[in-house]
Amino acid sequence: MEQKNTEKLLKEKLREKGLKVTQQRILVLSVLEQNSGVHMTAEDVYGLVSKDYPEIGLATVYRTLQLLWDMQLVDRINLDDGCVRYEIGHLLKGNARHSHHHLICRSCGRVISFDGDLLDGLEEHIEKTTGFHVLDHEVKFYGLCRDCAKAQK
Amino acid sequence: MEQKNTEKLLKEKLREKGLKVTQQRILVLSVLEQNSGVHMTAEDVYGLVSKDYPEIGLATVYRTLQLLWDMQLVDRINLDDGCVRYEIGHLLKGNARHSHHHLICRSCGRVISFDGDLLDGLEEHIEKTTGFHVLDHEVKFYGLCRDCAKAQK
DNA sequence: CTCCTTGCAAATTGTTTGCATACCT
DNA sequence: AGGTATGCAAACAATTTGCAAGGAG
Repeated sequence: MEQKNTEKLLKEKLREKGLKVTQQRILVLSVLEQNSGVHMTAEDVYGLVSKDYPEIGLATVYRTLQLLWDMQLVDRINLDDGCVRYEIGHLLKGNARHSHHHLICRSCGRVISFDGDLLDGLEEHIEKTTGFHVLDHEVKFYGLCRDCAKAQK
Repeated sequence: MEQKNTEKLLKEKLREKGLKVTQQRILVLSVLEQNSGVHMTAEDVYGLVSKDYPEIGLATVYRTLQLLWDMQLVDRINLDDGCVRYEIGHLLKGNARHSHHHLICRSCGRVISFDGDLLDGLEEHIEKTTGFHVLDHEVKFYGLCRDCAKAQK
């Protein structure tokens, strides 16, 4: 019986901290894994986990997402639409750190994902200059998407 | 009687859109200008504007900040502490675009500002690749500040 | 005079918290 | 057994909205 390595990692990190391995925690992470690349709100996750585990409470989902983020198992982004979103990022892309950015159109609100990490150099520079040890970053570009830019002319 | 150029700019932009120049709008922008470099919440701005103009309502401050941001007169940042913050950025630094980033310590929550814009190249790249016209960006680095990194060893 | 804007208060909504119970280890 | 985790419901807090009155063009 093979065990997904994200799940294994979760269990390790939980034990490390003296926390407990529960069905709810496993399911929340698993839902994020099955929707990699999707920016999910707590409510989204709640909806999906509920299918397999109807007794789960929304508060547990919030607490679990926070926990997963603290343990660096998931990424967190805020697209300024009033709710925080989570996604599994770096875990699935081999050893490389997660690295996609978001382009948010100020006119139509569309959110476009943009791959490619060009910030590594900058992070090194920050560490040397300030002593701040960078673990992750969140980058958003605001502007006009191709269509809206065209329409504005 | 000289008029601050941010105020002049505000008036221009408002007229352009057929909107009205009101005391409240002028004061909100002026408070941000007097606190350049500070990341202010709506409540902060409300508190300061109230000194000169006690009748102002908090809702107006929210509406005005949103408006100023729409008109690109101020920058907006979300430091994940539950409220949106505004600041005057690029307007005051000559022609250069606003460009400071935020380092957020995951352990103690401290927020450190970091100057220097190394994203220009990246923005150009995005425009060429995707057709998305970048107007502004928001960059946050998560990690451990010097003190917390030390303490963790 | 017209329509934009404001102030107030009520409504919304994402998220957090208290607490008794249930569950890992 | 013992402390952690959960579900539920109530509490919170930032922000938004409806509406009548006020003010700019």
